[in-house]
Amino acid sequence: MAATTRDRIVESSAELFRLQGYNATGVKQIVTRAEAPFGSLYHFFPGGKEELGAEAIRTSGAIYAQLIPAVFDAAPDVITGVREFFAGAAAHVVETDYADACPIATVALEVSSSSEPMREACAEVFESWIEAGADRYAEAGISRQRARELTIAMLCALEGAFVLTRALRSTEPLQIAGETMAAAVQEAIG
Amino acid sequence: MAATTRDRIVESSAELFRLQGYNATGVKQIVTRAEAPFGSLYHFFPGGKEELGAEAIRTSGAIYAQLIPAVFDAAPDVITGVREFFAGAAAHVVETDYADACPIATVALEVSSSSEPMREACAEVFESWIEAGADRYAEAGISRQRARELTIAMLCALEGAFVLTRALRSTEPLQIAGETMAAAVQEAIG
DNA sequence: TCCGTACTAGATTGATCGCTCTAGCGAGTA
DNA sequence: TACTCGCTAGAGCGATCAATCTAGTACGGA
Repeated sequence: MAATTRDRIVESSAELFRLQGYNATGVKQIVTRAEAPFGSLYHFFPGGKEELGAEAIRTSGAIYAQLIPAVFDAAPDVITGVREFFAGAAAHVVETDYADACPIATVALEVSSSSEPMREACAEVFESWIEAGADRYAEAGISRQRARELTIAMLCALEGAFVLTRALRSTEPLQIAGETMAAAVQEAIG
Repeated sequence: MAATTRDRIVESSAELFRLQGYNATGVKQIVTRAEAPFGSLYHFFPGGKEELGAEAIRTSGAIYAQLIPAVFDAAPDVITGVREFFAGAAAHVVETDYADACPIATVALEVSSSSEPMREACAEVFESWIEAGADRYAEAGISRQRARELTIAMLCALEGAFVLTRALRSTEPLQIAGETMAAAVQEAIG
């Protein structure tokens, strides 16, 4: 444990950004949730909300990146891995009443044209996920080039399915996107 | 023409929501851009920003829904239609310096858990797009059930590709998503 | 013991938020 | 001419925003 004040501020930011986005989250709300003094936020992050936001994105990204090997290594083969990845995402979204999906998607759309530091943080996270995913496909005997393409296609399908799933309050898009990507991987292997 | 004050307010809202999202857009900014008197906003939309937001979403959705038959009917076959849809989206995103992609995706993620009326408006728009897309696939001889699934998969791929394309400032995700979906449609037809 | 640094603590700032309110304009009707 | 009604016009409301500022506390090294 030994969660420092700084850690709690970052963690609390990451949670709030994930659930309600960047613009809807106030700095007061962040420190209250973190049970941290207000002054500490600007002590640790002189760049203010934007600097904190960029760090929260990178932290979230690193944590979620661990899910990729965790799910795929536990699965008997990559196709099962893909199915379980989407199924797990669907289960989690339902558990949280369609509130908690991708930790950075909302923020990514919000800041892509308004904050270059935060946009770059999002880009780095997506790139790291793509790398991690491509590693799994490459292990399954797919060429590096094709593995990267498949991962990007899967990430697109996943992120888009999150948008639709939350708006429609139905896991149907996640299920269909998962099956579609499983078929695409099957095609690439066979 | 004969664009009424009310029309200009809705149109200006739709543009601003598309470019910078819901929370980042102020009502003052909306009426200024619309060259409309501030009081008119609350005359036409007593429910305030939320009621206006819901209408702007529906209006945007109806306009963009027209793109689906427009692109597919102009293409020689559905697979070419899919390719041109993604290629056209990529061209438009680049033209607007990665600012203008889906008119409602940012808002959808922002409001899904905070405004039920706006979430419902987003859900209706997505449903209308799915219907319109499924019609095209059904015309190409695909079963109604499969046509709907293909459209949802395509919409997921498109929305997710928008998220990645804007964050990475690269059209690679849109290109890959387009090719992946073209292959999926090929599979469904062949 | 003393000093300097790291951090805590929150009051306060000016700007901006969504929204309400009153006042008045202009066209149509009586 | 009087009156209504749809709409214009914007001043101003309380609340909240991100951020700054001053004080104070805790603690390690000299």
